[in-house]
Amino acid sequence: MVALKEKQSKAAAGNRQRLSPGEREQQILDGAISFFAEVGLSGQTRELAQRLGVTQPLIYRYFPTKQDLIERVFEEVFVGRWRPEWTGLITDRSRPLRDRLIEFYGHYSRDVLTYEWIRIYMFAGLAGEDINRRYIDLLEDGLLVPIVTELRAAAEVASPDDVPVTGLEIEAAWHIHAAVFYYFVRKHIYQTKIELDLDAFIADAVDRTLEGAITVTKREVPAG
Amino acid sequence: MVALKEKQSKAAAGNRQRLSPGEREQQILDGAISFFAEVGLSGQTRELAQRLGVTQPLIYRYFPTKQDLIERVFEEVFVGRWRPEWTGLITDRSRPLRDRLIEFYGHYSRDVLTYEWIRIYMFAGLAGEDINRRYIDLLEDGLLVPIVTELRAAAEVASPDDVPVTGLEIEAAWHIHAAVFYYFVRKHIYQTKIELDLDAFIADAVDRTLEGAITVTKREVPAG
DNA sequence: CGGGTTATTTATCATACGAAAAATAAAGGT
DNA sequence: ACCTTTATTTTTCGTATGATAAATAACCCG
Repeated sequence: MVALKEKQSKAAAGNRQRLSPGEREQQILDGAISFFAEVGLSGQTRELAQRLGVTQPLIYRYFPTKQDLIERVFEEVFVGRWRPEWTGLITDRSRPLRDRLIEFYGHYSRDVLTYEWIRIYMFAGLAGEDINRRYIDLLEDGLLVPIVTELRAAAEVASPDDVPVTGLEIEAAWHIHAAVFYYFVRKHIYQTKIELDLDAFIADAVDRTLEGAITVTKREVPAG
Repeated sequence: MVALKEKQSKAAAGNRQRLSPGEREQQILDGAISFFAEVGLSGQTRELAQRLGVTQPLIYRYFPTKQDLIERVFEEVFVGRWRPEWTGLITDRSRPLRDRLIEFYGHYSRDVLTYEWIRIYMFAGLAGEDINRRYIDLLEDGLLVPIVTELRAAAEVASPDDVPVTGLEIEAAWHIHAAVFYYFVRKHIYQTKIELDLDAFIADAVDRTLEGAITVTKREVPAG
């Protein structure tokens, strides 16, 4: 109570900091990302303002409504983190598929599956936003289908050009993805202690996946 | 607006229905489960009351605070759905491990991983409740360690009595679990259309997992 | 049928929240 | 130094929300 009053009066006591609109907007956006990641999209603008050390109406100077702010958060977090070159990494047949997958999931884990990303992603899904479905479409084209294609090549069966990709094969690609994803769900959403080394986990997950996926691909897809 | 007024006046217009305390409590609890599953734990008691066709203060007659209601929801949904006999199903070596896993995940998918369960589970995790960690503890003892034990038997290596279970092995067990879990996350949280048959998916997931898991177990655990 | 018990509703409170309007002060040009 | 611009704060509004107190009516027992 006292601390709260201190903070308010601190902001009130004339030490207002005048930033350029660009800077202030970015500052609010960054603050909103970590704030909404922590407390959810229903977090209050007053508390966000307090964390930023500014007053609540200032947020409305830069974002007309709270929903506008949320949509800018989605934009900032979900588009722009995916690197198109990752698709090329997956399909680069000059290297063993195992190495490619391990390298990809190393990048993906560090650049995408952060505390902010995975929590906002879940909050958005539960809130019924369509961000998730759109992201999944992106993932299917840029990652899952390429992985299925590489699995077919590794299994030495017909390519997707000749025999269309099946639902079960897409699920096979989801399978390794799910293992990595769930690792971060446990870490950042359930907040369980995971003492396991990330790189060891990824290598192991890829090893387990690849074995089974190639076997099943062989069984289910006719030879090329 | 009109429909809302109708509903309110319907409850208001003297047609009050007097239930026994037990019935009413259960009705509120059931309504709260599907309500909170849909809109989250921050859903408002007024809207819940409206869905139940009662007034909002009535809820407070049966549950002193909203948090009490939420905790009863957790109790109802998370404890009691786990069947202790499932552990026995996993460890029943009179049948192939593949069959046991497929049967278990059939039950688990239908009895536990429902719309209500998985959404409330995620909402709870994001809200920082400790339900998830407690549930995971239960799952490790009743499911993951037994699966690791059976994988060891299938791989014909040392049993956990001689060589302790490693973190990577627990992750291997998480791996199939993650595949099934993530299937329902996509279905009930992202709400993507999944045209894939559940049983086919489970059988396939088990097949892919088992292959890799046994191979990796053989590689990492000394022979018995 | 009458009277007490209590399940349910009506009315209300205190606070919280998104949002807008008005007031203030920091910066930049001249 | 003064004046204009505008970033920021102060004040305020309307509504929503968890929760409580008082009023009402359905059921039960004699």
